[in-house]
Amino acid sequence: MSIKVFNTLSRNLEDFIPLDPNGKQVDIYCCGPTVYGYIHIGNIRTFVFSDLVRRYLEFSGYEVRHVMNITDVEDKIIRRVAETGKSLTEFTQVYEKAFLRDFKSMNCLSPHHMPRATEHIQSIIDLIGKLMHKGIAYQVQDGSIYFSIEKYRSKGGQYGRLIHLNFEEMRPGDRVSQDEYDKESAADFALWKARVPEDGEVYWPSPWGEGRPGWHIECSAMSMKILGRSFDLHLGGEDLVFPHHEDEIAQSEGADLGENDQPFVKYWMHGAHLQVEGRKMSKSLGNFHTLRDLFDQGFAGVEVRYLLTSSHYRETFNFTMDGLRGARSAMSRIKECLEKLREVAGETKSTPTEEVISRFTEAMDDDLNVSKAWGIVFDWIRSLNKQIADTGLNPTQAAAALASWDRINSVFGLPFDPSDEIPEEILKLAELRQEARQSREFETADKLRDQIQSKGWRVEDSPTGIKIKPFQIS
RNA sequence: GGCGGGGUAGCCAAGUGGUAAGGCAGGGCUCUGCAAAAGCCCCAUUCGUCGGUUCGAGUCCGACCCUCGCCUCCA
Repeated sequence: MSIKVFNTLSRNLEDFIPLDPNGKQVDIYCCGPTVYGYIHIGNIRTFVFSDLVRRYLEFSGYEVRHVMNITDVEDKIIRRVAETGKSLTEFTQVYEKAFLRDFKSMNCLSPHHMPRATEHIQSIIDLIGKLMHKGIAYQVQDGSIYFSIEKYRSKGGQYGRLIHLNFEEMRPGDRVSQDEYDKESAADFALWKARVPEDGEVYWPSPWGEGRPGWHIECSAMSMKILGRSFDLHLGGEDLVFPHHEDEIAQSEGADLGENDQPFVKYWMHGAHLQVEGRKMSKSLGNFHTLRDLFDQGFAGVEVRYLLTSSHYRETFNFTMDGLRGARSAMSRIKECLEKLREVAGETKSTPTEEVISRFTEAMDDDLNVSKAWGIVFDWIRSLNKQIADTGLNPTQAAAALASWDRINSVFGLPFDPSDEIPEEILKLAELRQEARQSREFETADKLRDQIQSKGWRVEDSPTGIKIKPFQIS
């Protein structure tokens, strides 16, 4: 009956039970983008995954409070800012806007809060202050502040719950960057990075001198500020398990270590990465796709979103252009069925059919088993098609089917575009063609059909009359 | 080296002890003046390999092979 999710903390399926004693409100935090460039199809997968989780929680009757951060200060950003000569805000605004546009085009629901790191510097400083006070953060010679994993553990903090790594046996030094040379231990991470000349104008004052936040601290500070010290669900891509999320736990629980033994987050869910054409996506392999690229190739948001929601979030997904073309066929199948249902239903309204909804729910309750859920939906579509063709479907049944789809699609969130307005000119040509057909002047009719097609529209004859659709190339 | 995913039809993919969902592609049919579109039907004696447990194994156990990822840039 209840939702089961795979919790990265326990590496097990767990019943999802919100912290809210009334069992009603659910607070979720999704790691948002670092705005230094256009996001790619892999990023999109993670955001669509988070959106699916939120939508399914809402479908299940929870009141969701959804926070997604915008990380707008960080090493790569600072480097790019220096290269471009723009101000930090000028630079990040471009990519933040582009991100929001992509996010919307995937029909992702807007989070209730989208805090920017640069607007929460004070919260970040306060949190670092608490960690300093606890004695689990320390300042090094250049002024930077680091989190001490050793001190955290010696005071009872548990480090490594997410990643399950043996830190005693880790080789120090391999990838420690130069600005971190005087850390006490290789695994320690920066909370506050002291200002260096390369940072340009990107710095803030703090009790420890001018500088900027480390990479992980903003998520701890902002999530706790908005959602409180403990919340239900934290989401992100699998690469964030370590170090980002591990460090978030340490910072957040470290700040009131010994005073509060509540876990920072109850459930952690991580989306797997995707590959493109069977290989890791990379610019050098030429298989690096941004959403813009796919739209430029004529694909629609609904097709990309379907493809990304057609396989389980914990499995590596192989994104292929073939798959995307297949998604187009699958989507048009659903679209056709819905159109026929609308014709039959007319103005009649009804409520969802219990049977298909409960089967769908059962599949999704099982850690979002979308493959199974889609199997149920397509079985259902086929049986509807059959009913429409064979026995006929009365308007009430058709309306019930449409209501069921709306309910299901409140979870899948497929943005079926409203049908394009058919231009007057095309309608006129189609009418002339009909007249020609009726007087059996097929040559004239075919010429008119070609003419219509050359203008980007396709006319289809069906038993119930003609249909005019936009003509898709590819 | 440590940790963790995977290997099911041409491709994608569900299925954790009872005899292989679903999607795409392909084939056939229906409808049609012809098309197109759509719909329906068909499409894995078999689940990486070899052993074992069991009345029964894709599912459990053991060994092996292959593949992908993480181990302080990353969605």
